[in-house]
Amino acid sequence: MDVSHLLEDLNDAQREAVTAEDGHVLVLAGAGSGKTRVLVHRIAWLIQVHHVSPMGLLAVTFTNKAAGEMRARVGKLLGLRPDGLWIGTFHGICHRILRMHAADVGLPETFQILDSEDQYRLIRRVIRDMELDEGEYPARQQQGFINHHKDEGRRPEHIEPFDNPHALTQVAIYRNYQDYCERSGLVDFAELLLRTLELLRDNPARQAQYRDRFGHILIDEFQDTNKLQYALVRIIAGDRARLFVVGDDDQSIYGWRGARVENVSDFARDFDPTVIRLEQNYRSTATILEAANRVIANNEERMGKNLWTEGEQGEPIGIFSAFSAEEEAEFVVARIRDWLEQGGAASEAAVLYRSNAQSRLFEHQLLAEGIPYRVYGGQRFFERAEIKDAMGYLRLVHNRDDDPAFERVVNVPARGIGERTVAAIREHARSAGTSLFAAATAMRDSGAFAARAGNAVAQFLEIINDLDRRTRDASLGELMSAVVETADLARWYRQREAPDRAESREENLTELIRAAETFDQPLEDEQSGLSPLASFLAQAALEAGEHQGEKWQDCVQLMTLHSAKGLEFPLVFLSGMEEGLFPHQKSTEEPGRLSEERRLCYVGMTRAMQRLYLTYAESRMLHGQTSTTYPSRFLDELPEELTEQVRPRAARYAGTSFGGGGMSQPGPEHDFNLGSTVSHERFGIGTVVNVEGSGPNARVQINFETAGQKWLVLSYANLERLD
DNA sequence: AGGTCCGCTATTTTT
DNA sequence: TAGCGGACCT
Repeated sequence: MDVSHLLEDLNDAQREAVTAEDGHVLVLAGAGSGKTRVLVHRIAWLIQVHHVSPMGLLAVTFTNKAAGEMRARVGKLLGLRPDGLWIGTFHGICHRILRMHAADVGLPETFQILDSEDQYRLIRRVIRDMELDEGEYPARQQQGFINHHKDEGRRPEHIEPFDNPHALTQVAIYRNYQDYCERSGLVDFAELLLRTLELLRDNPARQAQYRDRFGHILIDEFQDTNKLQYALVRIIAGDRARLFVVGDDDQSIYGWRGARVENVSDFARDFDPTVIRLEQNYRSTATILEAANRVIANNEERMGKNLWTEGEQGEPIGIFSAFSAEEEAEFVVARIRDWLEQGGAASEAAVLYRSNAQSRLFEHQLLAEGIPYRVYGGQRFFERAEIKDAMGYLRLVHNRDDDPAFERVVNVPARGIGERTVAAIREHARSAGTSLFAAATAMRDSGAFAARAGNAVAQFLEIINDLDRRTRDASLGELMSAVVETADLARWYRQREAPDRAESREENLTELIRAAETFDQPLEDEQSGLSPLASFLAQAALEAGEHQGEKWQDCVQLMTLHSAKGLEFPLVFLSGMEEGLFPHQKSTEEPGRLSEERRLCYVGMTRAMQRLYLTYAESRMLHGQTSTTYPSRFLDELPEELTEQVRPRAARYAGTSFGGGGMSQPGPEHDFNLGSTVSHERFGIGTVVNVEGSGPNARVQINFETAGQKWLVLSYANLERLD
């Protein structure tokens, strides 16, 4: 078989990684060095050259998106869908294992995955049931406590006994929460991994089964793995599997949520792998890479890596100092406008920032200029309140014992089941040792409710039972549609929320029905005997999904530095380069956290392909208060010869101290009026529909015959008047 | 039971 | 400045 296509486009280091014989491999893959490529080709190489069965391969990624991409690329390279190949996130893979061996780990077949919100609510419930002071034990904090310990593989009994009563109570909350989950068949995200770890550790048959199966384990983004994930890798691998680990210690930016960069060096120590560095970069100009290298060089304890390129030097990195955050946004948007006028696409431009709150000013400015944009992050589809409400009904239809679902929807829409009534149901459930639904049913049957509450509860129970009865043989789409209609959520939102808000919720519910109708059950789920409904519920929890509207329009991309990881854009702005904001105040005290901020800066810079700007403001409103800010220390770490002050400080002071030069004088009036017909080199012929400003800032909006409506700055656009 | 108002807090996010 | 949660009022 001809396998040259697996190697021909690879550089030496990439090829070495793809073809490595024997032993383990650690690929230190710099930004833009083609690591996904290496992983994909490695998988194809193993299958086609070493004739490894796809069944014997396990590939682990960090996000579902990455998993999907890798699956698609492997399929494309092999020219077929590799059946039996496991590609997924740690959570997805563990979920699959637990579904197959639910009985082995003491879980019911119908176990339900708790997403973070479900978990939060349940923990709050537990704290209230324990009659603790919620000020002293905030549910958020307890959630952090529990997840932190689980991520380190610790059960309540593994936590060192403290003489500190506060810590003891925290452990008690953890234990009670866990007991609740056990009784109700609920599994949170960390539990998926921990439970799987325990299964493979304590059950010799299962351990042997998976160790025999997976001869090769490939892991992406290893610098983002936590302690539990590393332990899991070691358990599955045993001493037979060959590990192929890809990571970049310089791009570790999730330490704050338990990721251990040290896993990379630990792996090098524990498994003695062949270490291969991918340092040739195919993304950025030499200028950008040199600057990024210089910044990251200020970190200690690196494994060491220097990105280089065969490409051109490129333009200097623009540094802009704005008076205010507003002016910063104006500058950025003006540069984006230039980009567009020079023929660039909006989607090629990305504005990156440290915290989400910063997006507002950019949005405002882009909106004012009529440039389309898209803000990343924010609420994901399956996390929206209306979706979770509808899914709550669905979950109860699937499994009456799903208490979090019961709590969520028992009085949504309001049907007169108040806190007192629910408390009575909880109490009954606790003493009888049943679920809330069962307790409510028993109380209805024994007439334990007052008349009004009783009717309301009976009505609710009937809605669920009736939905189940009516839809036994229905498709998932029909069931979903019946749920949305019967629960009548749309009316509820319309009645108590702003019309546009309600409308958007309604649209989302319609979208949810469509998602159910078009749901394509994964083959493996079907094989492990899951119903489509169970699959759908699991997927909703496991992949909350982008599902955001206006998918692939040509939009300027606004996102945090964190969400930019893995992406690339020709034109990039790193905004808010200010002490206290970036590096963030909370990260400046400890050196370890500062290093992570610096890595974040490195990640941000290396997103840029052609043009990079770093901008900051000298004053900014934060938490409703305007304060003076100072340039980020990271700016000082850039080599001066690679940067260019876009508007040097001196010029600004000159402008004011000399009483303003000609700059602020109104320029000569232009002769473009509303209705003028004009011609543009690239956009063709159009009509002026709007005129704004004067002098060098004058802008006109033109309705082009073919290119649509655009705002153009006259001093750049080079318009010709035709009439 | 349910709606309104006030006060507190305030990175980063995937599963 | 804005969003969320709890206390308070109807």
